Amino acid sequence: MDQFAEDPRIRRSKGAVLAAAVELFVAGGPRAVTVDAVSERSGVAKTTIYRHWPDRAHLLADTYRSCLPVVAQPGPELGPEESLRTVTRALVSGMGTAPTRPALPHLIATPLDPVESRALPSDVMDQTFAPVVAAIERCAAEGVIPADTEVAEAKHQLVGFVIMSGIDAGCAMDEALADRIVELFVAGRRARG
Amino acid sequence: MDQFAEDPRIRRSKGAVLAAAVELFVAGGPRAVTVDAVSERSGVAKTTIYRHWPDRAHLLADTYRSCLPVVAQPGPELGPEESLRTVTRALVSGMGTAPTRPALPHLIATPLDPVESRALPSDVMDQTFAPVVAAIERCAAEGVIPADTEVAEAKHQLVGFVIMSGIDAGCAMDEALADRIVELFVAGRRARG
DNA sequence: AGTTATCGCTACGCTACCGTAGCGTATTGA
DNA sequence: TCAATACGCTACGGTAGCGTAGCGATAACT
Repeated sequence: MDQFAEDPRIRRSKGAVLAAAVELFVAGGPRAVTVDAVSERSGVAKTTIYRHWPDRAHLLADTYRSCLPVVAQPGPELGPEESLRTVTRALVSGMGTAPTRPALPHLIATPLDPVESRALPSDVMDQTFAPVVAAIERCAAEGVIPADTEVAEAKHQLVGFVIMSGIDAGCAMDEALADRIVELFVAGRRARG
Repeated sequence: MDQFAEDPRIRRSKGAVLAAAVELFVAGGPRAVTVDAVSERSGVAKTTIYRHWPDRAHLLADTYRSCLPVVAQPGPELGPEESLRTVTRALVSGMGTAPTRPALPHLIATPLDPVESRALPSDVMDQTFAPVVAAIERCAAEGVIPADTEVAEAKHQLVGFVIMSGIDAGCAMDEALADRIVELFVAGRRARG
């Protein structure tokens, strides 16, 4: 009766619906995720969609979450700088692959749309960046960068670099880029004292 | 007969329409800029709107452009680093004030929406960043940062920092921030060799 | 003063989309 | 095998938005 022993018909329907919704979101943003379009693309009847989601806003919220990258928090066995590098690599990798990358602009704008974000908490994005912030704080605490570093500002610096790279379709989102981003970040902060 | 000797009734109508459209765009993104809503908010009749814009897509395109900040290209009498600082200050200032700042996420997402961007050239945003790119190129050419700097990547770094700061409503977009951004940018690039 | 252009208003037809009801069919799990 | 459940299908009613037509009133130029 729990979600792991769910009726296979339900699992199939939900999966097909979310897959189609993500495709539509990537191609055309939240506005393209209409119940009719999702129904047609997924082959799942509209009435069935409404059996599993109360309304379009909740379907869109699940679609949105399906596009967010998941960045793992590295364990304490890694040093602070290694930790930052690991997290940044994960972020670059997640934001560099589908469905996140093509959806990136929409992922930024959707939570601020009062109509489309009705079923989304206002801090959805923060959760994704939490491991990055934690790594920056460790770097500041353990002397990799100055102890008086403004963490919020440092987050803007690091994450902004990653996001802008991801928005530029011609940019290679690989480990080398992640490492350069971390290196430039740390070098600049250190040089300034 | 030219656009400077335009009928004052036309000027008034266009101005009221665009002002209302920008307000709606800022508050709710492109989706909120409906012809009916603009008509009601501006007090200009819907039929009059269609006398000056062929369709909603063109009205939205003009609204979008009204929200873009204009960054002036500094003259050659400034040194390369001063030039970069001036341009960054202008960018931070422009992106830190209304209507650009509250519209920022929508400004990023709209050009990638195939429906909403129908009357927008794909490189609208590039024009805004062109002076920044030029300043970066001068810094690379005149030895402020390494000559082999990847300009596109450096643009992502600098502009990404500014945009992320602007999206965070709690961040002060002042000259001090602009100067820190430039300093961190240059210091990091220089330290890496 | 008279001509011309602009404006506001009402009323359309059309389309897309939301969310629901009712009914018959097919799959699942006991 | 059999009851329960999920599904697909068709058909709605309702709303929001686009773009147009026709008309009288009003403001601008000459």
